Amino acid sequence: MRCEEILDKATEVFAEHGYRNTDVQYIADPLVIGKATIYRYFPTKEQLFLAAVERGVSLLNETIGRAVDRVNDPIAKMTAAIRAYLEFFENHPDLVELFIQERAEFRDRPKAIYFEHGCDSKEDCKNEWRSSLVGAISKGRLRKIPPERIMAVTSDLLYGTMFTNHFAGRDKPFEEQARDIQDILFRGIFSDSERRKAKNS
Amino acid sequence: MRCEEILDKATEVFAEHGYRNTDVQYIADPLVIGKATIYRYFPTKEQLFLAAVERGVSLLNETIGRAVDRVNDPIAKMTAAIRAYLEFFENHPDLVELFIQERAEFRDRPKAIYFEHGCDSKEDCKNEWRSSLVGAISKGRLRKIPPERIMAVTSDLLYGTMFTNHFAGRDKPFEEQARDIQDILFRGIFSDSERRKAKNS
Amino acid sequence: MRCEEILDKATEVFAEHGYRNTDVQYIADPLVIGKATIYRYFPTKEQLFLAAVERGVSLLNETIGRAVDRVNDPIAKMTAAIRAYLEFFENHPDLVELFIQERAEFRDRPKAIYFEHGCDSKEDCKNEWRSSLVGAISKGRLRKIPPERIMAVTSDLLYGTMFTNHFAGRDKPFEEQARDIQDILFRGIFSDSERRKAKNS
Amino acid sequence: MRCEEILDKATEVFAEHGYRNTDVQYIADPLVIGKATIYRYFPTKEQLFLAAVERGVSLLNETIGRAVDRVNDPIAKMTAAIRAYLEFFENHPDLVELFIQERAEFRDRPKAIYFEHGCDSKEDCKNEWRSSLVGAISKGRLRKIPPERIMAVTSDLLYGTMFTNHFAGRDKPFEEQARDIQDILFRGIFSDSERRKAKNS
DNA sequence: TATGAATGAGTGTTCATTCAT
DNA sequence: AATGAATGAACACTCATTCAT
Repeated sequence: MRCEEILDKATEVFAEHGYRNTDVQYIADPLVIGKATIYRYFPTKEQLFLAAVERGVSLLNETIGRAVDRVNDPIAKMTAAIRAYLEFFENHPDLVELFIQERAEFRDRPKAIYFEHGCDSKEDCKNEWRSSLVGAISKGRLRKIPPERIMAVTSDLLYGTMFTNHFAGRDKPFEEQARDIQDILFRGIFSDSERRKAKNS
Repeated sequence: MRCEEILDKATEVFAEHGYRNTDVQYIADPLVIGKATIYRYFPTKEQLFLAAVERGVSLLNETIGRAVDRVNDPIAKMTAAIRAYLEFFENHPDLVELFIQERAEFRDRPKAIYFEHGCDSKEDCKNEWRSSLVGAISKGRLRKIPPERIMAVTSDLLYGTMFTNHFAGRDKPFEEQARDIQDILFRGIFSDSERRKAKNS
Repeated sequence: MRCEEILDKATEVFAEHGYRNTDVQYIADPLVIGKATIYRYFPTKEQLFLAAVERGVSLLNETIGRAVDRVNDPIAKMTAAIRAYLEFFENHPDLVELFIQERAEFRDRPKAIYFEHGCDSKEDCKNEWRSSLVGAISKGRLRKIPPERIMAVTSDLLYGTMFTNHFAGRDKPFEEQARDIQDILFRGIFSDSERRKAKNS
Repeated sequence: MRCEEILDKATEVFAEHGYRNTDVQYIADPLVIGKATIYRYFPTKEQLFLAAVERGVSLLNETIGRAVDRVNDPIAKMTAAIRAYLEFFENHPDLVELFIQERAEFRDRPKAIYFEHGCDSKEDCKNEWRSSLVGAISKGRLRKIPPERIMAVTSDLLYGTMFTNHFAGRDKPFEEQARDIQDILFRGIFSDSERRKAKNS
């Protein structure tokens, strides 16, 4: 479909040149269509851009959803999500750029689309994770930590990892990175003895 | 000095309007100087902006340095750094905007100033942390994890937390947030039994 | 007929938005036809517009013609024409707009349609009025003035009145306005004594 | 001064191409200045245009004012005004175009600048003419006609004459045209006998 | 040194017109 | 015949940067 092709190319070109430096013509030319044709599908450059971001976020949600869906074990579920998240952005570096562009240009919007359409803002998505975590805690597999805290720290860690990968030019393969993250996220950095000490304090 | 005043106002105005939407005139006007005067101190708008970012990163480094300097205990040192980092960005939200603007507009630069001038790229800074961590590991206070991994995960977590605070409009006080982060970073989310299981696998 | 409906709507929409601000789509939409359909009847937007103006001028001519046709007395004939003219534009304010739009946009055309198709340019129409006036003069009912002068001044006066009504937002009822005009046009503003003086000079 | 030069050229170019077909560049080029320079003096194309019209109307007012100022005799005063008006527009045909353009493009403005800034809307200007006419009537030089009617009919006649001259491509010298108008306006077209009849009816 | 003034280059958006169906 | 879709050509306005004073 026209619409999808345009969004594909828009994602690519916006990521390459940045929102402000992208003349809509740059998107039209490689598609061999007129600039005005793009304006038939998207009323403004801004809406075209935001549509591209939204589509990216949807794709992210679906990808993680698929990776996690059939997994019942709560820890395996987290593992799967972390891997899927990192893999997704390794495969879609353009989207990282789009996130940045969005925040840079549309400072007035209350929330980034990533947060607005992401799992963070969807009650059912959050509930699923929360109950999964609560189950794991009650089964004695996780420490008694408020599930919200686990979710927030994990989200922040992944978000930060994604951006750092991109901005610092880090290119560790996602599998290894996932393992590093899981190692620390799950077991912490304290030794057993230090941990015992902390528990008692 | 003129130069500092300009950078102050530039930071403020760039953060408010974004790089592209900031007319250099907007910086000159409240300082009651001519636009061309700014060009006497900074040859281009780009360099003015980058100077503002660099100054911000320096300030960050100094702030964290000061917080950490006199602390010898490695774990207390990390705690101090985490708190100082979060407190710094709570006090300097403008800088978060500047980081975003930088990545959005100067996509061609290999590394963000944050990473280029931050501790991540300074060997002595990194060495200090590395030896601190190695010491803690050898004293049995931390698990045997490559110190680079600890440093990377901690950096990413803080970086992600800072951005999320800003973009998702989160406003938890930094002390509480620091405690949450330390809790998980230090002790992990696994229960004792799960942890034991993991160690053996 | 299609053609007439289109001209009706075109007159209305051109008058409302002006020629340049009228998207041909605005005419098609309320008629519930495609924009391209209009182009089947009128080859260009310009020709559509000019056709609408021409139709308006024809209507004006017919209206005045009907008002004047059966009147034989030359002075009553003028009276009838003046009334009919003012009444016509009170009923068709859209047309005044169209006249303006025409002159504004098609500056290169030698003459406005109003003058090209109006009585001023039609020899038989002019001859009719001329002979009517000549008759009145020879019967001693009008002063010995070149009939062309009477026609020109009357035309200009009516033309100016129509525009002023429209542009200055004047809304005197046309009957009253017609009487005012006739009073001065027929009898002049001089008193009898001043008139006598003038005659002798 | 820059401002005046720009208005001069703007008047000329707007009159030649029409408001909509005038690229601001067309005004800048012959002045050998940059387009942006014009925007330093006039914030929008619209305001530039309206400023040109206003200046034209001011010039008209001054010109007529000067022609009429020292004339005390009321009838000579009218004669002078009529001549000055027609002469002015013979010398400034551009302004006629501007009036048309204004009405064509700025349909939403309540009144044309001509009427807003012209004598019609200035109480002192109107009062001066009114008292001049009242004086002439009381001295028995003009018929007992409400001075407003005289003023309205005269204005309309001149306004219509100006437009007709322009739109119909008429090029009678203004002196002759002024005489024709005065002849009819002052003495009417009725013969003495017809006039007497009318008075009695 | 400080700056007001000048401007070239750039871009989002519109719309009359065409054309394939 | 009727039309939805496509588009090239236009144009107002902005702003980083320069330069004469």
